[in-house]
Amino acid sequence: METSPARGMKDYLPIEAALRDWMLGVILETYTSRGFQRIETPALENLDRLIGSGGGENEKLIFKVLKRGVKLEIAGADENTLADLGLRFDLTVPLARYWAHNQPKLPPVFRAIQIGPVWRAERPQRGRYRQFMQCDIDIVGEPSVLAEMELITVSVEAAARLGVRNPVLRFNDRRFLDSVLDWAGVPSEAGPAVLIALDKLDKIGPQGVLAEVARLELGEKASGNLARFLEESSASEELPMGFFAEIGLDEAVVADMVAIASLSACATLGGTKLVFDPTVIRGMGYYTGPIYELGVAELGFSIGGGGRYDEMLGRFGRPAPACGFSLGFERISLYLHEQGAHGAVGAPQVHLRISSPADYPIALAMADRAVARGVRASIEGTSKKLRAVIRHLLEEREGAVGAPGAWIAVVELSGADLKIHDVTGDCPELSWLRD
RNA sequence: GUGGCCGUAGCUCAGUGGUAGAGCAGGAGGUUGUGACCCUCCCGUCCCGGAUUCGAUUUCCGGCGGUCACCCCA
Repeated sequence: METSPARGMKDYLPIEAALRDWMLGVILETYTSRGFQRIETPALENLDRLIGSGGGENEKLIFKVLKRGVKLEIAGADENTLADLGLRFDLTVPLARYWAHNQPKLPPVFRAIQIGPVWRAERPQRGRYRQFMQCDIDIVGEPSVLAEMELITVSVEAAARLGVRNPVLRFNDRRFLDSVLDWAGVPSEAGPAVLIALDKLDKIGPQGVLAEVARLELGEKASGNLARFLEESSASEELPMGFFAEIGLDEAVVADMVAIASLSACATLGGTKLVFDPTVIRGMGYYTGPIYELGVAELGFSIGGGGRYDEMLGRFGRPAPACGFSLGFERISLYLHEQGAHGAVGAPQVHLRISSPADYPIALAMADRAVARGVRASIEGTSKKLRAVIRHLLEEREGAVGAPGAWIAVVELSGADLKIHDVTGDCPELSWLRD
């Protein structure tokens, strides 16, 4: 019997789940301390809400759920009549529906936290799964760039508190990209293809991008202008104000970019670099303004990203400006794991071993006293070798996050006799176990 | 979804057309200085299915899973 999880999905060992719980706690604490409020939405949405939501390529990757109840008529039916629900592929579309449904009960400017699994039927790879957790924060009702500034600073703070070192936040603006395409003379129907080519700049280089653009046969003028744009397209901490002026970029867009760039002076950003990167595109079709991605040098993919999607909420009947930032939980967990964080939260620990059920009550009393002191306590029989138990305890402590290096003691208890094994070599006096 | 590589013990990996090995880990026991050392024994449908073959873990095909590159993205 095959026992591995379904393709692209994962089981988590206790030690892995503990790391995830710790991460979740840090993220929630960071977000709530900045005034964001947690909400929950269902994993399933009506299919017609997922399709046509502006999810771009992701709409092709929806896991569809068959109709249930009365017998399904399979023969001759297509998938659209057989399925009416789908697993969400992100948390933004559900949030838009949520806002439309609950807006009267929500604050005028709503700061939402949404943490949960999403599903995409992609071909799995490292750092890329078919079920993965996203940690979204969104601000609904704030039209100005203040919302982006808040999302970016808070998300970067969360990443820093998780132990992500030297991240880089690359930002761009959909309105700038539209403006570039317009200035270059790219017909609107060729826009998406040009953007896709542009997105590959870091992989295939300027020549590669130009080769792809040439294939689109946009004509001499547009190609030439795009080549000119590529010269200006190096990611940089300085905004190319001259180029902005040259293409006649709207002053309001320039002002927003200046505001975002100014965040590099903020304390909570710590060592995070903020760079303007004209090649940040992002696939979601629903973005309308600033867009951004958070990355680290060690990984070949981003650990977070987001943008403004002012038009999407209107699709659900209640128009409102909105933008969001999503942290990639699995990718950050992968990063932390590769940085050596293999373990659980390491609070001090007493492991009590008893050889007879008669000793359970007294062991329980000791465990209670330990717990009252903030010490984890577990009670177990002696069916396993002491050696194996100790080895496993030390293994779990290895690379622990939260309270790394906390002491561990194994206490063998038999009637009135206590034998204390100082597993970590630094455990304190445990006389309080008896009183 | 397309293409490449890969899939042998819990882990890291050898190996072979005649049903399999090492190191570490685990289990049972012995010794003991009982969290050390040493000793004995145990632990594998060689991913699944089909084909070729007297015979396949080893070749071929298909599937499943992983990984890398596309694509896209958290």
